Amino acid sequence: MAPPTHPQTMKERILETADKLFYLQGIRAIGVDTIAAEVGISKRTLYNHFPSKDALIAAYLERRFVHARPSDKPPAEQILATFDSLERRFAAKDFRGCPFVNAVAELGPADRAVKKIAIAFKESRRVWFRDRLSELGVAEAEALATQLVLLVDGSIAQDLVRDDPAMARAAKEAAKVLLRNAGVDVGGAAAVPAKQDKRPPH
Amino acid sequence: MAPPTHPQTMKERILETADKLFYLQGIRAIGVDTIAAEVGISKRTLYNHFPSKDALIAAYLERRFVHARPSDKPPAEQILATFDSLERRFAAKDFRGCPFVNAVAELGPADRAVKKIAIAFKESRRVWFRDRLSELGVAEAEALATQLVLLVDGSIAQDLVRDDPAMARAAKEAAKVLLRNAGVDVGGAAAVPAKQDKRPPH
DNA sequence: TTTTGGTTACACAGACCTGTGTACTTAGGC
DNA sequence: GCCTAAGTACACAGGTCTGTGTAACCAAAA
Repeated sequence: MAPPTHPQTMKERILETADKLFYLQGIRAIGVDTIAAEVGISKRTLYNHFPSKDALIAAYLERRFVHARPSDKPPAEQILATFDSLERRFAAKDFRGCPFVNAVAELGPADRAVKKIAIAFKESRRVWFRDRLSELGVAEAEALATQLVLLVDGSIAQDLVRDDPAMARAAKEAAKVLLRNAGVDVGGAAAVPAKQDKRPPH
Repeated sequence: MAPPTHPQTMKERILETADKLFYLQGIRAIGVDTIAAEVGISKRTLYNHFPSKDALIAAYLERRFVHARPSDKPPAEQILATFDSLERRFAAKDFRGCPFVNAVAELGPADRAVKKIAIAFKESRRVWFRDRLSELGVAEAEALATQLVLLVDGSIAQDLVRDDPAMARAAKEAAKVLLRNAGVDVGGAAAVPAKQDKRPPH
């Protein structure tokens, strides 16, 4: 039973293949037969591990929902590094947008399960930004976190249609301006000198 | 021959229905039978006006590609008004993201025709921003236009999954900061007073 | 050796899809 | 009244999809 040729579990092998095909070609474009064939198993086996294609789709999205690892770098650096990593992913030829946004776009508004996990993912990223900003002592961390998230998703959408990694750099530059405006030192030019953010004792 | 009950041409009636169904429920989710039934015509008639579903999809996207009307309002106002109109569209219950991004996400990277028109649309919007910024005398109009486009697409993507019109307001606030940073007067707080932008004679 | 659990091969039901073929109707232009 | 153009009704070919049913197989455990 222990598969000598494959160290991973069967479920994981299926998911790995489903991930590749769903993400690169689209959920609706890929049938379960295609996935089973690519894994090298029978369709029956696939259905023994996942009760339906919907369940497989859900598992695919859950698996894509990887939480950010904690880092000991300065928060401002972490925030900006997000955009660098984005640019690297854009440059890779196997990047095809945000799997959650794509799933919602493909499956339509009726699919509540998919929408739910997509919302959870987007919110988790916004919260991550917010927490880094709070560490930096930014007053309006909530609002700024939302704005940063817009830049991330905007560059992803733009790269999806234009295949232009420069979108990530543009987003980073915009993020720097927003951070500077909130009083965060992001290197390069000096930070905006308060005016209303560093709040003089009133 | 002149249809007394319908002032529009048959082609336009088909396109109108296709637009509604494709946009709200997805291109892959809607079959030509559904469209014909909704228009109240036979499938044969539909195929007499469009040679294939692909042609209908192309026509649908072309029809969505509406160019911005010229306006005599100040450019800065025009730019910010973009985000107000976005917020209004988010609030409407029949908003479901950007049809071009959705089409690329749904149809996959292989569909060159769809991707081509999506790219053209995105570029046309970037150019529109750039031209307004040039009118304002902004030096780095190209770069700033790209950043504004990121905010637009980011808020659209976010609203698609979260159904939150506040995303448009967040984008507008971020846009104001970026514009102010570029020396554009957008009302409210004073523009960033130089320090590194108005470059003191060095 | 026998049992057992996961797997395979393969057929198939039932649904839906795109696109075509065909014969019939309808209504205006001449 | 007749012709033509457009539309209708409807069947159907040929494909894809999800999901199930069934019998055989194989390897390890008992």
